[in-house]
Amino acid sequence: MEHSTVKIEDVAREAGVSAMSVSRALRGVEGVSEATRARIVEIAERMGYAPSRLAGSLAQATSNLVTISVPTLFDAVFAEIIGGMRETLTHAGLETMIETSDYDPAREAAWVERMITWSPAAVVLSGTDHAPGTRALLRATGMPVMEVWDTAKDPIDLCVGIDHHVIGREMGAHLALLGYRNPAWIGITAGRDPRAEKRRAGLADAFAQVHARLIEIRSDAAPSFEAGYDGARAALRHDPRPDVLCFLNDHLAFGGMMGCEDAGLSVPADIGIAGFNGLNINNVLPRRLTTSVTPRALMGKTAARMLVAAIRGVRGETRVEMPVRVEPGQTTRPRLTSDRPAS
Amino acid sequence: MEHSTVKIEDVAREAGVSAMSVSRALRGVEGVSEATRARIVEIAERMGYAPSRLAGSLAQATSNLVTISVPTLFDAVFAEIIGGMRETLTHAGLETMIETSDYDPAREAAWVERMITWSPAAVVLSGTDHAPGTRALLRATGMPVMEVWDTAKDPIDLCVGIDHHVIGREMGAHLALLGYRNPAWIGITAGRDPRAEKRRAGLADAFAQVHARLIEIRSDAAPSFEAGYDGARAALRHDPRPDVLCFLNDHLAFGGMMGCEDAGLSVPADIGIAGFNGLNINNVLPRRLTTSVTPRALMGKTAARMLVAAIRGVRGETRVEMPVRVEPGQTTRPRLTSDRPAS
DNA sequence: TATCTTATTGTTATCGATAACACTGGCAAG
DNA sequence: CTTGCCAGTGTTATCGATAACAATAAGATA
Repeated sequence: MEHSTVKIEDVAREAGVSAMSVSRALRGVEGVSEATRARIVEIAERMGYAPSRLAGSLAQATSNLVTISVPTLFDAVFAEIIGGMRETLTHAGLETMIETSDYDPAREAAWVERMITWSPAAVVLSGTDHAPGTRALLRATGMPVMEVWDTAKDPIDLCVGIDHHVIGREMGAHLALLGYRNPAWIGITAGRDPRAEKRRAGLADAFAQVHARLIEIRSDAAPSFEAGYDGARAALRHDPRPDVLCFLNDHLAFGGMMGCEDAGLSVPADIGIAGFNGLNINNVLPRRLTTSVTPRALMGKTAARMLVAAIRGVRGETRVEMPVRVEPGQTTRPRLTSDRPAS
Repeated sequence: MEHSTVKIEDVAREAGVSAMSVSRALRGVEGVSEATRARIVEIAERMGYAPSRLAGSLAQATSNLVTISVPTLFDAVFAEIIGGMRETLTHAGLETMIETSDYDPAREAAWVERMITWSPAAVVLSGTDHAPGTRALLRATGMPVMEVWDTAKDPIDLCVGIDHHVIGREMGAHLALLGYRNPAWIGITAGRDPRAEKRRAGLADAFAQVHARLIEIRSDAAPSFEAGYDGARAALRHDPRPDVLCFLNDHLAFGGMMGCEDAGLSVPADIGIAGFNGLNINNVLPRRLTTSVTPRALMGKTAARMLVAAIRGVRGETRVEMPVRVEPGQTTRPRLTSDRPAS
């Protein structure tokens, strides 16, 4: 009770000590005898004292706040990364503040400027592509910075992610090996999602090895089931008709599969479908999507652990690249030569 | 550049005025001539000055922070509510801090206590069921409090939501009218999601009107596609076999539909399926789910508008109840008497 | 001309904590 | 018996802003 009004001096007066002793006792810092500490803690608790973060952070010139920027919360991937981070961070007594940039580097940059005024303990960004200036600004502050979900040879500071280009290439190689030769990529407007573009480039590289060209279909819509559906319908109008559709992620892939079936095609007999991420919708589908499984929660957890260490001044590894595996499902299958339309 | 080090006195010195004038000028507060203000603003911008939120909030005893608690970010519903709020809040210069309580009132309560130490401008909670004490604590602080997603006759302060009991009843009435008489509810462990329990109670009420009893299947798992799948399989083992399955939400419903089909039943011929929320997966399904469409984004936007007004001291309406409509799909259909198993 | 406004600007105190330093008294070493 | 050290505690200054009040100058009023 009386939470909002009890301040450190009230506790000090009640305990018959100075404010400083209370501060030391509650933070578990050296400089108070165990007897006094116990008494102070008991009194503070009884009075319902909660230290003002504002005052504390101002005095210490740093807070217990970790600010996190993700493109969107509508994509389960980012929710899972955040979920993975949050447990570890909360456990370490850190609070999190989440921003959504809607895939806009300018918004991310503006947010970084605002957010710095809270003196956070650390900053987390999604991906490794940022507006010019963001990088320099963060480096200048000297606080721990974590980039998740993508990798960079030269991260701002710390980095935990996966190599999207390699993932795309591996999926492409897998599909090429199955015999697909008319692949299509279905994503969203170029430039909005740099990671997706890297995967697409990897796919294109792999198909180029077998002299196949990846056609590209992009929607202006948000990445969603509908975008996949519409994208698939658009792809089917292409001549020659693609023999495999590679989607931005599993949700688009599912939408796309529905689109193909609505168009009278059967999967995988008439056309192959490949997704990305291994989202949990896949666990209930009668035909599992061929996809790449990414360790989102683990990525978050690893990132959080590294951050906590960095905040405490321990510098270890700065760059972690996580493994991803192609998981063949029932939406693709070996292509017989006779299946292949003449090129 | 030099962001982190420029403080208000530096700007004041550069402009040849006092710190107070700079403060006034930048906040757009009365008390500086237009000429000086323009000059100060220009200089502050040039120097890259960003006021410390910590110091500012401490001095003003309130911040530009709106703290939001939701059960989870894995459910698109909450992501959409947050999305709807955020635009309006950001536009009003308010920052948001999001917490996930994992449907645990104790965690929510602990968070409220911590969060208050940041002197937020307002607090947003999900639902109207809270731990004892949370309500009193928030009322005592006097800050604007918004409860979203559910309604209460006597909210803590402000409230924007839907009446889950009524929604359940309307869906139940709709299904009863179609002739269903052996309904099953498939959700998660009782008590975890109070809103879902209200809908279930509403369903049960409506079916009771036609002397039908609602059986209940609950999973310990998180609300997900898989929980729906497993729940459906469990429901099908029930004797007499249910003729319609009512799910916690559309994602469970989709999983459940897959479960039914895996079990050799066809929807809606052999069994009906009803979901909740009108999630966007529904837009790509060959058979649209029968569901209740809820205005999540609008709810968020409305809540945010009311909050901004309250923060600025304008008190208007305090309680808004939003309309919800039952949207018949292709997963239910009129039941002929002959379809009905003898009771 | 003397006085009163009013607009503009500056000064000082304060928000609630913590850092840095100063002070005690008791005990061990010489 | 004195000195020195150290653990335990208090005092003062500071973090970076803003509220409250004080001061100034220019124009309005009588």
